[in-house]
Amino acid sequence: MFGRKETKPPWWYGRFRGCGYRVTLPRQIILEVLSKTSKHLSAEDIYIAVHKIYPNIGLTTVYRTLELLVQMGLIFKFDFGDGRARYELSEGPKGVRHHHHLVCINCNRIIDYTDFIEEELKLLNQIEKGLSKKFNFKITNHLIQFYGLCDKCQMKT
Amino acid sequence: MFGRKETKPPWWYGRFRGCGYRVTLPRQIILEVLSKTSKHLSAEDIYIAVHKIYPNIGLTTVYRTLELLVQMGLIFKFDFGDGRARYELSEGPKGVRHHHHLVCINCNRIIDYTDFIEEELKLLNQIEKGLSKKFNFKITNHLIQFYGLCDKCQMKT
DNA sequence: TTTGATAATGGAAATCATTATCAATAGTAA
DNA sequence: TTACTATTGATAATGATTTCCATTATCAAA
Repeated sequence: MFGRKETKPPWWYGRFRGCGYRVTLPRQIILEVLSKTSKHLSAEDIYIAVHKIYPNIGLTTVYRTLELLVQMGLIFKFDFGDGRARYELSEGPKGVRHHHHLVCINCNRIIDYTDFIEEELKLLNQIEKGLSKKFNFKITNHLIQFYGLCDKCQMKT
Repeated sequence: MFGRKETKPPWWYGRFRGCGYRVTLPRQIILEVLSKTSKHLSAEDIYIAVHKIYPNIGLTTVYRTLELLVQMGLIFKFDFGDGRARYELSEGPKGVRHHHHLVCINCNRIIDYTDFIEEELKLLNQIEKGLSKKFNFKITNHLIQFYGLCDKCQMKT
C-alpha cells in the first residue's frame, strides 16, 4: 500500500500525490537508490543499481524519472564536465548532508565539502536578495563549484 | 607576420608561443570572434561566425581550438543546462567584464551580473584558501551560478 | 628565402548521452 | 472490480562532441 517494505507512507509520498503524480515502483526504487548513496551517480549508474532490484526497469524511465524529481526539487542535477549529468538527493541548505563540490579537472574526482557552508550561505542569501530585486529574477537555487587539481593529480605533473 | 591586420603581436601571441603552440588562422579568428562579443556562444555559434570570415573552417577545428583555449585558460566553458557548452573569453577576477550568471530555468535566458562580485571574491578567496589546505587541492577556478525564473517567465506561471 | 619536421586542419564517420515514439501496462478513484 | 489515463519500456532517432586520417600550414634551422 505505502512504498516498499513500509507500512507508513514514506516522506516523499505526499510530495507525489500533492503534485498529482502516481507513486510507482520505478519511482520508489530510484529514490531508494539515491537516498542510500552519497556518491554522484549518473543516469546509467542509477539504471544499473535499480536494475539489480527491479530488472524490468528501462533506461528511458530512469531519465524520465530523474527529470521529474529534479523538477519537483527532490534531487539536484550536476554537470562536472565529463559529458554526463550526475544526480544527488537534494538536501536543503540546512540538511545534514548539504555540501558543495571540488572538481578535479584532471581525473574528474569529486570531493564534497561541508566547510564554510555557513559563511557561503550568509553571503549567498545577501546576494540573492540583491539580485532578485535588481533583475526581478526569482532565484530558486544556486551552484558553487571549485575546480582545480586534487592531491594525486598535483604530483603527476 | 603578427596576427590578423596587425603589425604588432596581439596580446595572446606570447601565450601560444610560450606553450609551444602555433599561431594559426583558425585560432586567431576564433579568438577574434570571442573577443568581439559579450554573448554566450556555443561551439556551433562560433563555427557559424568564424565561417563568415574564413569559410574553410571545420567544425572539428572549432571544438579542438576551444578545448585548447579552455586548457590554456584563455576562455571559460559553461554549462547552462541546455545540452550544449557555451564559451566566453575569460576575464580574470579583476577584468572589467568579470561577471557571474543568472540562469532562467524556464527559457534558458542568461543574465550577466557584475554586482556583488567584490563581496563574492572576498569570500571565495577565503574559502579557497581553507579548502586548498584541508584537502590539499589546488584550486584554479570557481563557478557560481544562480538559477531561477526571469521576469518574463515569472508572469507566465 | 627555402626546407623539412611535425603540429594543425577539415571532412566524414563514429560515439554516446539523452529524447521521442507508441503500444502495452499498472496506479487510482469510483 | 472497473475504467480511466498516467506511466512504462523497447526501439529508433537525435544531436553534440570525438575520432580518424590524409592533407596542409607553421616556423626553426639551414
